Amino acid sequence: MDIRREVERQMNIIKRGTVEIIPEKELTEKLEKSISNNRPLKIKLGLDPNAPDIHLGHTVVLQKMRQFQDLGHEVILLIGDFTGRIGDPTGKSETRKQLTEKEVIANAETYKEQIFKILDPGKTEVVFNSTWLSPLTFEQVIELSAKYTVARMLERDDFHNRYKSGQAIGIHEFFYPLMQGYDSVALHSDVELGGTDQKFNILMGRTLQKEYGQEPQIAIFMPILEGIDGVQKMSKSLGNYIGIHEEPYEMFGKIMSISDDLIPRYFELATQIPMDEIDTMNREMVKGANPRDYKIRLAKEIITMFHDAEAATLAEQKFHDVFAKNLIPADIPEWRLDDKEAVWIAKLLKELGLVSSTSEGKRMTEQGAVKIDGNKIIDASYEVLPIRGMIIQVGKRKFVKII
RNA sequence: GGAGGAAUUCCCGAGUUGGCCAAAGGGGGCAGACUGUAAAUCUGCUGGCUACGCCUUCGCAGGUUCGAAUCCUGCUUCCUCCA
Repeated sequence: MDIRREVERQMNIIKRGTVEIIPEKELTEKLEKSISNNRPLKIKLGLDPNAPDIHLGHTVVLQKMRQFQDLGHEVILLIGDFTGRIGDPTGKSETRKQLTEKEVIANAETYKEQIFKILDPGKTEVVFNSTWLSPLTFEQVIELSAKYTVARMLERDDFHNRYKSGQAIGIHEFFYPLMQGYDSVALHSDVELGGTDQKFNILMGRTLQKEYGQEPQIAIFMPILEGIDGVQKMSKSLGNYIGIHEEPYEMFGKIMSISDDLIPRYFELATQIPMDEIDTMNREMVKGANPRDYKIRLAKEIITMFHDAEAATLAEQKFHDVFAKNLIPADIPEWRLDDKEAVWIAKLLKELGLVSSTSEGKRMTEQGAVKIDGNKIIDASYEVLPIRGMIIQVGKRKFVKII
């Protein structure tokens, strides 16, 4: 095998979507050695045991792991259970709650189930850092902490800012980077992956590995994926996320609602579609092709990954019916009404769960959002006589059928 | 242990000579128009109540007053500074 060519091939795949590889040259060398000795590289990815609900943003780094797997390397998922048990304040107002061992294990199981939609379970090793962190003696901890200085610790952005502005920094907070770095020592990792927010911690791994006489790991940083609002990072608390076990139709809608500018980025970071294909699509869009069609492909691609191809097709079908043809979907919620008296429209909407209050129902009506059997109702004081089979609609996507 | 500061509607954030405050502005969300899509853009709405009025809301509990988010008392939480 032509080693140089193979290194180049692997580098091309690895570099896709990355923000930074530190240092790139060392990675090339490691790959060379790996290929010629037929020894796979150990790729480390640390996971926070607190958030077992994975969304598309988390998968960016997982996709990269998958690529490493496909290139024949060894992937290690490190679950930071030790850290989780202590609780990581990280300068946030709410101190993270401490997890019990049981919770950690349960979370880990949930994690695996979700992660293996992307990673190959047969080629993935899962480890817990309490395995080596718990048994450390105080002496060893002192020894570890002596390998770094306060001044350098304060280089980390959030420490730096908090220190300058006179905000509190707990001593134990200094240990989080040290622990994460020590994980790399314990694993003898060759590469560590992470989001750009992990820069300091991952570089710490390099430093400590050198201190402990190991060859330092390569740091690979992936970008933080924007949420469907296109501006802020995808996160559950911001509500701009696409959860990986959401219903196909939900997913389809959310993906269709991302802004056009985001399409190439989502393709690059959240799917395994080859780069040259993505480039072709970009060129076509620039030339005037309708971005919608590419967005549809994106949506189907992602749904197929987490559900299956059939679910993707059905989701597309439904979306098309509702938004392009303005049809009413077949599987709309049904509501049994017992009394057959005329009801104030706003009140009916509330009872059907289409709005959260009569005030909102009134507003919706006034804004022309309400349709009964396709006829727009504008009079906010309208009285409806519910009839079996009647379809009531608020906005474009909320329907109820009376039965 | 001591000294200050802050708590407002989903979020951020105005409002403290007491009434004109359901409470500015922004964000988010929702709706409408348009469209090539639930993109972009523009417009409107955004506490509740069969409602030109009434009810509940400005950390919690009381008080002063015809009337309080705004004044007083106590409490809780958070932050900063000094020790």
